[in-house]
Amino acid sequence: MNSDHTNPLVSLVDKLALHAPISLEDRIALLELPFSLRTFEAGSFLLRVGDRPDRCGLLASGFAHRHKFNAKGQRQIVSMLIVGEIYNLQQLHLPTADSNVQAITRCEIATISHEALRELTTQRPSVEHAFFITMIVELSMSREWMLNVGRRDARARTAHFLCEIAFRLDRQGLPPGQPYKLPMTQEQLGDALGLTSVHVNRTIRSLVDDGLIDHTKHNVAIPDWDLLVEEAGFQREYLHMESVCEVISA
Amino acid sequence: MNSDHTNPLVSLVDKLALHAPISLEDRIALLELPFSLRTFEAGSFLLRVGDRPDRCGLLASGFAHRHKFNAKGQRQIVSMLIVGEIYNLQQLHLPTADSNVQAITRCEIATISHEALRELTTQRPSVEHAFFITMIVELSMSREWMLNVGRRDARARTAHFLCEIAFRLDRQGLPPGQPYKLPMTQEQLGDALGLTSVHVNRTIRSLVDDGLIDHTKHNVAIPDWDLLVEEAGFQREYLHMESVCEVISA
DNA sequence: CGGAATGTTGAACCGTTTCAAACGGAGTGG
DNA sequence: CCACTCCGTTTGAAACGGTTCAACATTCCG
Repeated sequence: MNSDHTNPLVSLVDKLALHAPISLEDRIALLELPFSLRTFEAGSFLLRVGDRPDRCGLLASGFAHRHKFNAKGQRQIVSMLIVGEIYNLQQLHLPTADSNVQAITRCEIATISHEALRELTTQRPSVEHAFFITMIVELSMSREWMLNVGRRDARARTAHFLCEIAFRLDRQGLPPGQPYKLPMTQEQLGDALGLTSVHVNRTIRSLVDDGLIDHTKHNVAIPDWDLLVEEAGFQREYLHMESVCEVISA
Repeated sequence: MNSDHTNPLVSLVDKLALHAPISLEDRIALLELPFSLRTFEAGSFLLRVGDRPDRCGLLASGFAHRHKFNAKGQRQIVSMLIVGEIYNLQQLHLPTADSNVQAITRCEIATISHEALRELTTQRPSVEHAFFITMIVELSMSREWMLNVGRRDARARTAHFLCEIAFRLDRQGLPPGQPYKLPMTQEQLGDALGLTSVHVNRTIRSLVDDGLIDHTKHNVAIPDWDLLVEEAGFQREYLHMESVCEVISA
């Protein structure tokens, strides 16, 4: 399903269909969008503060993150980007980017011209609607992220992050808790969690020691999903996955 | 301009026009939306996690905040709501609310039925577009909030919060830095900043002692705007106010 | 006026940071 | 194949920022 030769727009459609009703015609129209593929090396910037791109970028493979810097040059990662996600939809509407997007691993990006997207969304309000909902879900995830950074201690914070990623990755009907690859350095984890890399190290170690996770070589395994969820205080509702079922059953 | 007898929809239109092009017809259509007014006392909830409202709420007067709780019952305020802002637009698209909205002061709320709003946005894509942009700006503010909580020390964090509020309040062309009323307790401030009320107290005190702000009786005055901005590392771009000018000049 | 909520202050405590040093693995060049 | 370097991980010890607890002062509000 994620083979290298698949049209990357398929993953976008899947992602959109997760939250919004997408008709067959919508799907076809989306899949017919013209795009061009480009590869970015790990560490390279997909978008920078102040950029005014004229194309949207769709993550076709790899991991990326969105971040900002404070005045002292310290970084805060504000969201993770996973396959199938568009990372600069908002520049369709507001000219300048307010944050950076950077590749964690090598990333394949399908870029789509704003023009083509505008044409599609004006002709198909349901697609614009779907993009709207995507944005709402992103906002909801941001709120949970704020709670995470502001009001959870290092252990719960780290556990929660790992739960979220696990949950967002396992979307083909697999139960969460499957092992997954998380190609982030401890420094990047620290920047996502508002901690130092040193403390991330100690925290992960303590989670491992307590048997809550396995973590070797950028692989995360979760021996007992419920236990980690408990430690994290993770409540999946903020990801708004359940709305899919409603839409489907409707 | 903010008199008690003004149609509260005027402030909504002003807010929307700040970021998106709103035609005269759009304005008229918006102002003709049927609404009903309701008053909420300070401390009461305008929206709760899990609610499935069938009406949108527009803050016609007062202050409110949006917050979440962690598993231990600690609160994190994730955004501030100011006059003219709609606080549950997203329930138009996703059924259940993911956070609480609570009145800080007594609030007048104009509620508008989802039905009426849906009708308006389907007939007027430019209005839906404007709502979309509102959401994008909110997302941008959330990102800055994450940076604030995650990567700024108590002084800069508090200063930044005060800068943001000052900037968001002074929108009728006044330069920022005008004195303003901020009817929040130190506990609420702490929950917004991810600090304890005790430490908020000490931090505000130190800002006052250093002459960066005046703060008496819930009134905030900023003797030297540039100084506070410097302390906060405040950069206004994330509020996306400058796009107004572009739209206007276009 | 009285009681509750909020603000203020001090002292002890603790979670996280800082600094520093050592270790391991991957990649490179000789 | 080894030596070397670079980068990320691991660990320890000390320092610091923010929390906790507790007591008291002040303001708000009925």
